[in-house]
Amino acid sequence: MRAPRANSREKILAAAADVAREAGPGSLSLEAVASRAGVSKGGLLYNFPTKAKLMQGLVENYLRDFQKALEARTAEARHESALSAYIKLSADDCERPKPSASWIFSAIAEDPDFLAPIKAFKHQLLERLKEETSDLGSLLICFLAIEGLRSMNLFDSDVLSEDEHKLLVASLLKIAG
Amino acid sequence: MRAPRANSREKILAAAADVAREAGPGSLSLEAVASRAGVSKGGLLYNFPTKAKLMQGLVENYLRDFQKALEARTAEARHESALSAYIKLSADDCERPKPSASWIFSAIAEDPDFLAPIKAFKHQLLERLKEETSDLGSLLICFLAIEGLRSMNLFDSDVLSEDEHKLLVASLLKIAG
DNA sequence: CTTACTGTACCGGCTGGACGGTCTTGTCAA
DNA sequence: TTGACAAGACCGTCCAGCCGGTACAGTAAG
Repeated sequence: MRAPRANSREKILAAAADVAREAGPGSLSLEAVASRAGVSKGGLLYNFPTKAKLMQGLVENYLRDFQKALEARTAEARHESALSAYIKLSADDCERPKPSASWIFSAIAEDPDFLAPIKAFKHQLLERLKEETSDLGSLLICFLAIEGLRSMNLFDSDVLSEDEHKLLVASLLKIAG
Repeated sequence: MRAPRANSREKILAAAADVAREAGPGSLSLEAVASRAGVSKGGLLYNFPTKAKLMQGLVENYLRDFQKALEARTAEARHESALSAYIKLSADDCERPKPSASWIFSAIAEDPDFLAPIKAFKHQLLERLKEETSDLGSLLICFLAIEGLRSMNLFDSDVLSEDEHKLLVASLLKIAG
């Protein structure tokens, strides 16, 4: 009665994100993830020989998806700036009230250095956006405001109403030009 | 060799913040905090009968300090808006590269609900700022950009250079009017 | 075709250690 | 005497990582 489809890796990664979101970042144990993924602990450890490797996999997966989504957005609308695409992507990401990435807190608790790739990615993204604009001040405001939006979503903070969210996005797009 | 008359409570709170910052949020154990505070475990548990109470104390302390600082800023410069005061306060808070509040991650791992008072505070602050301005769009941008700045500081992300930081603050103050 | 061998993917019990919380005993100042 | 701790042994629980299996796929000799 072995599972025919092998790709346990992705199932495990998804399960880890689910557990962190639903049971809280403090409850992300290997057993919980394995159980959620329909895999034994041994099977989990086979795919990710250590918890740190699992966290690393989570980060890499996240970054890969993010980059893919960003490329798709910028490609599908050539007439607008990359900054606008980034704003819209982030607005969509943050619209639904899914923290969706609270596993990040588990990773930080494990070791803050796990965020290094994310920081590097953000830095690289900002550099790329800088090349496209002449108004650095406006770019920084937009970039940081999006960062704020993402952090609110991450912390599951619904400080903004839906109308305010839309107004914010519209205002940002106006500034971005 | 007892401490003469030092309020252990504050020492413990400060020690907890220190441990989380230096050893990482995942290493914030009662023993580590007690040792750092120069207090025995028994003494710690006398002041904070449970780890949850300690986290709660951390949050309350943080909020109290924040409100005090904000009131001081707004009071000392009556001719400028509360939003400007908030921007300047946050800029100063985030300038020095001190995460200073990574204990927040420990609190989240313990129980995400510990952030509820912080969310309420933020919401209340935004409401107060809304009453002062006519341009809601600009306010939201400033508020979120500051949130972004604070999250960068929290995650110990130095994506922005010092010059960019200054430019951002100047641009925000211009928008804030 | 069959037997024997090899590697892959996974199972699940176990252990050693860390941690939160309790409890007891002691100390010293007011 | 009491209140505010110090000191730390102890307990129960949780959890990461380890290890000895197991099921199956391929493969290749006989």
